[in-house]
Amino acid sequence: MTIDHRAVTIYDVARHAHVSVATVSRVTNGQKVREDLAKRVLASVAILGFRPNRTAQRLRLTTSHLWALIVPDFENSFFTRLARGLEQICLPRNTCVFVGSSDDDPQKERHYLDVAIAERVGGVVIAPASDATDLSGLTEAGIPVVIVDRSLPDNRYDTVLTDNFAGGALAANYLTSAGYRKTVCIAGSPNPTSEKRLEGFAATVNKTGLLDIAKVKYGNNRIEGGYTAIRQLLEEGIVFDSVFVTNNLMTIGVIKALDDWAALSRDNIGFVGFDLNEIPLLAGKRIASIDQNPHEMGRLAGERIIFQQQQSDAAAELFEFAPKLGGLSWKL
Amino acid sequence: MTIDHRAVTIYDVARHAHVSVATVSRVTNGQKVREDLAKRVLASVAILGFRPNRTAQRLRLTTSHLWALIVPDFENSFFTRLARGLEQICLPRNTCVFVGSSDDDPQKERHYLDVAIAERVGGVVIAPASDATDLSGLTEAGIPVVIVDRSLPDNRYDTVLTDNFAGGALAANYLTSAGYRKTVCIAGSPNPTSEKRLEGFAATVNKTGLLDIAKVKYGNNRIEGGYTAIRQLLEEGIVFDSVFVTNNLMTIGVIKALDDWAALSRDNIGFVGFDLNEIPLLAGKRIASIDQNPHEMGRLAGERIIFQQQQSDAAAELFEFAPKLGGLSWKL
DNA sequence: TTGAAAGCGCTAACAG
DNA sequence: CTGTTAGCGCTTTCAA
Repeated sequence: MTIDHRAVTIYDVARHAHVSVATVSRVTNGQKVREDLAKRVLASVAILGFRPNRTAQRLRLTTSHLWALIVPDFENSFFTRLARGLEQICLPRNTCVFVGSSDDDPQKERHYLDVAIAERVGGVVIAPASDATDLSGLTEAGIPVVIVDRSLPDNRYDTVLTDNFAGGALAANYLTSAGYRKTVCIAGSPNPTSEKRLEGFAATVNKTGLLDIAKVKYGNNRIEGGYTAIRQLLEEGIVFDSVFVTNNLMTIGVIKALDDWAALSRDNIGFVGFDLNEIPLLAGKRIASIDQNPHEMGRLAGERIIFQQQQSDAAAELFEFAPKLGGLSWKL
Repeated sequence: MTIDHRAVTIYDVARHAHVSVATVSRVTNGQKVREDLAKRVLASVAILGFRPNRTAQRLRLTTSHLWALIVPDFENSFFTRLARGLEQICLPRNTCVFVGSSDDDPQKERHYLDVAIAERVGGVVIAPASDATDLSGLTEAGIPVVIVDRSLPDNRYDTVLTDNFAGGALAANYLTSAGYRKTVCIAGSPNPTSEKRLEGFAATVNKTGLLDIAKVKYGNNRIEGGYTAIRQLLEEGIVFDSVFVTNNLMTIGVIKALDDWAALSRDNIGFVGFDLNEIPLLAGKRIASIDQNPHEMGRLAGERIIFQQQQSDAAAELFEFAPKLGGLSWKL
């Protein structure tokens, strides 16, 4: 048994309603059409179950209702939250977004970028995997781009960031005023965002002179990254009373590792990480969090895509949000 | 300044390589073409930076490299993990997937389904928001469908599930053998998956006769759902020594609520929920988890989409995974 | 083998 | 205001 799956087209509707395809197109696009004709068209649309084929629309038009979101890790709650913010912009506009997880792998990221270009998406929101991420192909194809979470060296694109330097400073001030004196830092595999956080932290530490940075270690921004990094420090016999971690998942790893390390009680260690408020049950413990607002960042990114669609020669702008200190409720 | 963003087309390549567009098409699609012509085409492709326009391809072909994943909550780690499994199938096939979060709202789900049809996607993987979810539009459009996580009343579609009844039974056995005697259940807003888990739990409880179900309460499958549900039970003065929750995020809410409820120590309560292994730092505490394998489920769903693409009249199959008891490591 | 040309479904000139 | 028609970029018969 073979079923003919050919979908209802604008021609079917035109024939059924005894009008031209142009009229059908006008009606479905909300343009002015004589009352009775519009009625007939609408009726036929309903009867036949016509849905405009977006593929055909996209081929014809310059704008697309499909966007791309490319992030380092779409299992990270920071990015899923950001996706929510983006959705808020997309939903009422009837657009959908395909999401790619680069896993901080430039090649995988390149793949998704190529797909985005091949799909002629209407816009790309991306948290670049590295400084070397090349977005020129998008620009050449006239595709709006917004960078989120991590900036790129040349500020040629709209960028939505948190003030990461300030975030690092916030973290240092927290540890200092909470009475900690010797800290270790776990940073993400080199990327501008992690660097800035580290810089802000170090600058503040230097200024007050009360806190000592025993060591800095790098990890892969995922749970295991934090786990192995702190594990190595412990095995090296480094002594510390607090930990500063530049990302959320690595903080989990750090805490796990300390729970596993019999020689030390986690209760005596101070933790400060980023975006832990998105991690259920973690916020509200003896852990401080430097919180961004990923939902708002996603929203803004979406708005900038729209803006660029309407004004393709707009100058790139940088939007920087202020981070907040949170998650301190438990017996300090 | 206005830039001409017209992308390189197959015609540009044809002209540049002094061949016909058909030849270019054949080369880029790996068909047999005379050696020297192929060389010329490939060179031109590289020089001009030609990338086939997928929109045009899709309009012409019947198959699409864009799929849809529609889930109740794309911030839930169970579904992001499932998305990973799906990605494993899509990546090597050069296909991408747009994801929609229905938020258990039939209308929002309908919207994403309509978008999927309008986009003429190559396949839809969906965890239905309710029994009333209508997938017939997809079938009519000849779009392969795979249902995951929750089944639909009529078994007309490929379905990838965990044996939820067995999962509930596992949970009951755990609580019983851990010595608990009076439990409350927090279930998801009525859906077949939650029901089955509850049924499995109740059936086992009845069989052994050792455990008593004090009350069943329903929540919205998110953190607040669990929080308010257990909160109400506490306020009603229900007494219990353990809690069975049919979903992961609600378990978080339950634990949070108990932490907030001064009159009770969380340490004396036994918890068993689903998929808590995906929740960082939760697994390994005095909490048991009935674990599914969302990654594998996503993979299988993807494979079934491919299968249906190749064999459109294949009979629907049901795939049921066995759940596992996990997360018991901490002082029982 | 290769090329010319039709056509996927839609929108937007253009003509009436 | 409505209809006719070209054409978006691609694949695929069909002829050469």
